[in-house]
Amino acid sequence: MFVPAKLQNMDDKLKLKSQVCFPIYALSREIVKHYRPFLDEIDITYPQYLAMMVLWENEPQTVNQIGDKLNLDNGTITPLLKRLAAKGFISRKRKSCDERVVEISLTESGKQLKSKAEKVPQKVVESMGVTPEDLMQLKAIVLKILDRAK
Amino acid sequence: MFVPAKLQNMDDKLKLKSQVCFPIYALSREIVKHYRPFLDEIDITYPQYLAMMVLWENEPQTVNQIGDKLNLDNGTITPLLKRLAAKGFISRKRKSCDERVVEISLTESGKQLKSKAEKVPQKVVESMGVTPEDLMQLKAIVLKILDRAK
DNA sequence: TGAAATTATATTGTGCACGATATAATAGTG
DNA sequence: CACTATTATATCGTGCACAATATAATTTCA
Repeated sequence: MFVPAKLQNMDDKLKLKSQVCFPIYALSREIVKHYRPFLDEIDITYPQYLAMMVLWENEPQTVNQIGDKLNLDNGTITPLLKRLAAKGFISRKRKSCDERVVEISLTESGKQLKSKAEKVPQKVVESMGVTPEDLMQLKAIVLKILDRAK
Repeated sequence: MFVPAKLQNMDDKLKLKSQVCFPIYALSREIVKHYRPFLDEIDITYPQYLAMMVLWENEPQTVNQIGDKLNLDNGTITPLLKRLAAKGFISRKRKSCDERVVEISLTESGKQLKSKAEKVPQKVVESMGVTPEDLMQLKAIVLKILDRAK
């Protein structure tokens, strides 16, 4: 049943079925696919939804504060926030006391989006057909590993 | 300790900490980051490594066979395979009996890459600092959920 | 105080990821 | 046997994801 990695022979090590990382990579993409139809309705992508979530929780925040929370670097978060600004959900303003810092705030439209977004998580869980128990177990082990790996 | 989703209040539903999907998305990217230094040494990316793994296991295979195994559509797998061909690891040939089908084979260079790649999984596990037990548990729950979701 | 180091953000280049569409070959069917 | 449907692959457009580099503002400290 349980085969310790050490007992795996060399031939198996490179089989897709033996991999742990591939299922996680596949699941991550599968989750985003399940989010898509619901997020399409409110005109945002999954990474944009994550950024909005960070702001719904606390606002305003700087570009780096948002990037740090999502583990996304500048090359990803800057254009992402620009797209959210172009859609009118957030506004960008340089701090007068430190002109390096760009502060991101929610617009009225961005605040209103929150109530629509609140229904999304439950819809996704239903769409994926997973039980809350499995989800909690998954989350626990993922957080444990993520904590070590970072 | 365990809070059923139904008992979560509306305010918590959109907090990053309450999300299950975000940690998976974050872990998936974190894993790829841990692969990068080792894959850089053999001049391939993580998705390219997955495609090579499919071919090391069985060869030749068509474009769609490879894409199906990785859950990657044509718009992703076609250019990825072209890049692997440009690097000289694979060759592409249309089948004479059905000119629609492109068959992908390993070149000598592609076959030789396998022995170098065999050391990678163990190095990544060490680099991430996870135990085999955690990995097996993670894989089990991820596969269970992936199976339902697909 | 002014040059060097640090910090925050932006830009560039490459490679996914995927929906939508295109193209061309083959199969099915009236 | 033509004509429609299907299939396999490719192309296009948008949006991440990230390393590397650039830029500009602030800090540090000699």
